[in-house]
Amino acid sequence: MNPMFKAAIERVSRIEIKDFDLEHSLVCGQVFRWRRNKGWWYRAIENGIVKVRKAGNYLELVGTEGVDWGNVLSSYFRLGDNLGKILCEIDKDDFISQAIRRYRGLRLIRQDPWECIISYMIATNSNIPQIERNLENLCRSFGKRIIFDGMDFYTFPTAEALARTDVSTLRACKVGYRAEFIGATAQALASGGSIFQSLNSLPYESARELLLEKLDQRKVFKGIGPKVADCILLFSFDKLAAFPTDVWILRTVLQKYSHLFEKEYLSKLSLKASKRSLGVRDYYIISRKMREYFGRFAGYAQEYLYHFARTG
DNA sequence: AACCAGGTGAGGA
DNA sequence: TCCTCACATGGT
Repeated sequence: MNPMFKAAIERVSRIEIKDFDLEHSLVCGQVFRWRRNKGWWYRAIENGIVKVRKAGNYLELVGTEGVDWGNVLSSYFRLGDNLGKILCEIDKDDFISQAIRRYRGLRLIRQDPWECIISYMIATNSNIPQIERNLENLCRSFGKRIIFDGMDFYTFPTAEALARTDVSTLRACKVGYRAEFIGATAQALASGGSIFQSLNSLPYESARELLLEKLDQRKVFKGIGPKVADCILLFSFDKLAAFPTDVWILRTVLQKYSHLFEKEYLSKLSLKASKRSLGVRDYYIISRKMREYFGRFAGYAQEYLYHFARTG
């Protein structure tokens, strides 16, 4: 290897880590848009691009100028969470215990609220490859292009950018009927006073009510139902008790946790089993029960169960 | 062809 | 108040 041909030397920073599995945290399905290349993981965060990889007890990182990546990523990866204590609290039975052993080190990721809202709105009644495509389309159309390591990246578009776009242009990103929801939400969050402060300070139940609020019998944030609200609150507002219950989690609950529910309720539920998703009422019954079962860190349990369910 | 994928809102019972 | 069903898109 001739050093004359070596590119500019990268400035690599390191964060000491413990009880953190980068791979599991990134591929478990909680966050979209991470890209793997030559041993590094790349993503647009905070209006810049960063790449990370695990090296022993350290997380190595290199990012674009102008962002304090050490602090940003410590928060992003929730490195302050006492994972040992959290896993101990949710380790209630053999099944979750198995998931914890397999994916130990998986941490929840603290996502940007605005991006998280749009991402999980798009995720409804869809699948992960398609969600990734939809988000990539949105970012390429309305985000800022940044070249890093010779590759093209795009930041997530601002609420203002999506708010001034007409629905048909949003539809060109192949988000289907969700385009109206995205546009309306962008306008609500770009113009009106931000509700993020309230969502941060309110406890879980009140924050969820705020997201699902109705005015004149109409939802304020169309496209956010109980499941999307739980994802937003768990991934962006530190409501670690939230237990998003999607079709995968529902299957796990019915197969492994049916003993937590009355037989009568389960038989009524199985009558409706032809449906692919829960009605609002059943959503609350089941997600609340699982939250009570796993406790204040139920959201962590959910993420381990979700990954476990999807990877067999 | 029918069904599924990190569900939701509108409208009727 | 609760339940049913259409809904864009793309893969199997």
